[in-house]
Amino acid sequence: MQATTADAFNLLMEGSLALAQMESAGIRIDVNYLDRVIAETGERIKKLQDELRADPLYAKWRRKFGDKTNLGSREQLGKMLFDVLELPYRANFTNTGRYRTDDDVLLGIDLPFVKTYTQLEDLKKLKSTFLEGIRREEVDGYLHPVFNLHLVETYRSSSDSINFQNLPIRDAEMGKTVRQCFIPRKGRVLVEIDYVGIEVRVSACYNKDPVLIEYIKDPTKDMHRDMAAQCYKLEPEQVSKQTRYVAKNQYVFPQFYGSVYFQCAPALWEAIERYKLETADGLSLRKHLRRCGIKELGTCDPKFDPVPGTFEHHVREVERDFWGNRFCIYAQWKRSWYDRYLRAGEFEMLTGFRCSGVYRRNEVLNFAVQGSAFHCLLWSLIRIQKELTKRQMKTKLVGQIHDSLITDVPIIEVQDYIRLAERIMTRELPKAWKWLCVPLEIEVEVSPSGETWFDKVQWLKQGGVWQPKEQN
DNA sequence: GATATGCGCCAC
DNA sequence: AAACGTGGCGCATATC
Repeated sequence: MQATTADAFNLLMEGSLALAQMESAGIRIDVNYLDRVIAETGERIKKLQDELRADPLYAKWRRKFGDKTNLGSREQLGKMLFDVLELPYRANFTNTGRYRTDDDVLLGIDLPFVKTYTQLEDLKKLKSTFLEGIRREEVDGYLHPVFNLHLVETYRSSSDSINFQNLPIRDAEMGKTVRQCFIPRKGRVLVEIDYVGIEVRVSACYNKDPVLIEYIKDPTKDMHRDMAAQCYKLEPEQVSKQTRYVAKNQYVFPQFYGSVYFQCAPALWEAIERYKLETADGLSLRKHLRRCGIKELGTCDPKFDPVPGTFEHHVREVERDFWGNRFCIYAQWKRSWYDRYLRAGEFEMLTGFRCSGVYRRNEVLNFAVQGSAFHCLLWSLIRIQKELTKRQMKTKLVGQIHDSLITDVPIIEVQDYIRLAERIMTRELPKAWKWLCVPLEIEVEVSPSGETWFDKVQWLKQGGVWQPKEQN
């Protein structure tokens, strides 16, 4: 056991007990639906496999691999596409020298066979990992996923049997299919409460960057919108929801995690086509950038200096402004935090956890933020659990996903529960942890009575009462 | 046949 | 000098 503070130790001890209660309670599963959707997905998989076997490429595949033919082998797929068909291959190779056959590579291939292949792979993942995983672990209509506090280097949590923390949500179809398995107990609803932007907020507590703090505090300001505008040379008002999403996930968060311009630039560039990003007037951002004098991506090879007029060169300018000007105090913190680690050989989180040993630069910069952000959720979870017991409420904690808490709440307790959680999460925690120098916010989602986790809708507090947002 | 590793992909 | 942080899981393949 690593030396650490008593506060940190106690958080893990109490956290273990609270999580054990959560595991014991479990989350209710709609087993009839689950069995039905497993069968349906199996049928769809069979159909797609038949389609592939009817394709001329499959005959060639058989000729090359004979009895060893396996549609599930991506190694074989790579050889068929790039050796047999001799399609152009631009990506790098895997560590074992094989053709890479991930989504990025396959999306660039315009063959019906490949389209069907990726659909098939998606369905297989859906069925085997998620649906059959849930079916395997379900006991008497309930699932009891395990939540660990002793496995993650950053003192975050992890989950297994099944992993409750990576259930699909971004892919709308997959998210719907899986999340419809999860239902509240009779006479109850599922309530999910998230901390909004907790990692960015905790990061600000470490680096104290005034610009970052202003973005957090001022609801009219929007960091992701501003960065989208800068990356794609738009006015902030011209930034679509989709373009903002891309800037957030391909620029801002990667930069915060320690990425650099020559990695961000290709991602931002490819995203234009993939997400069909446009100006407010419906002009492709590729064409828009061309009008601004940016015609090509550039090599994005750190061995060569970016050529002026390339997108790569532009993104380097954006990056220089990002760290040298916009978030210069954050950048200063990164330097001093890392220097201190190099001298001391260890660093300590604001929550008292000490990390001692050999770490890479990005690990030193990210672990503390990531860990402490989760500890905000864990502290709240413990307090909520205690308060529910004390008040003899019937609400049960059933799951936790790093910055969110899922509960199974009797309809009569909904208002009480949300008020209680809001008080603990946004008011009591900052009182207990003085280092929290920015406000904390939550987002509340509730599944309508009799419906599933998928059906959750956002709730807002209006006139002191929590209710669905739609009623605005 | 059991176990280890690589790849790919799901989440935050 | 380094270069996107943390996990779990299924399948294919490699190894003993």
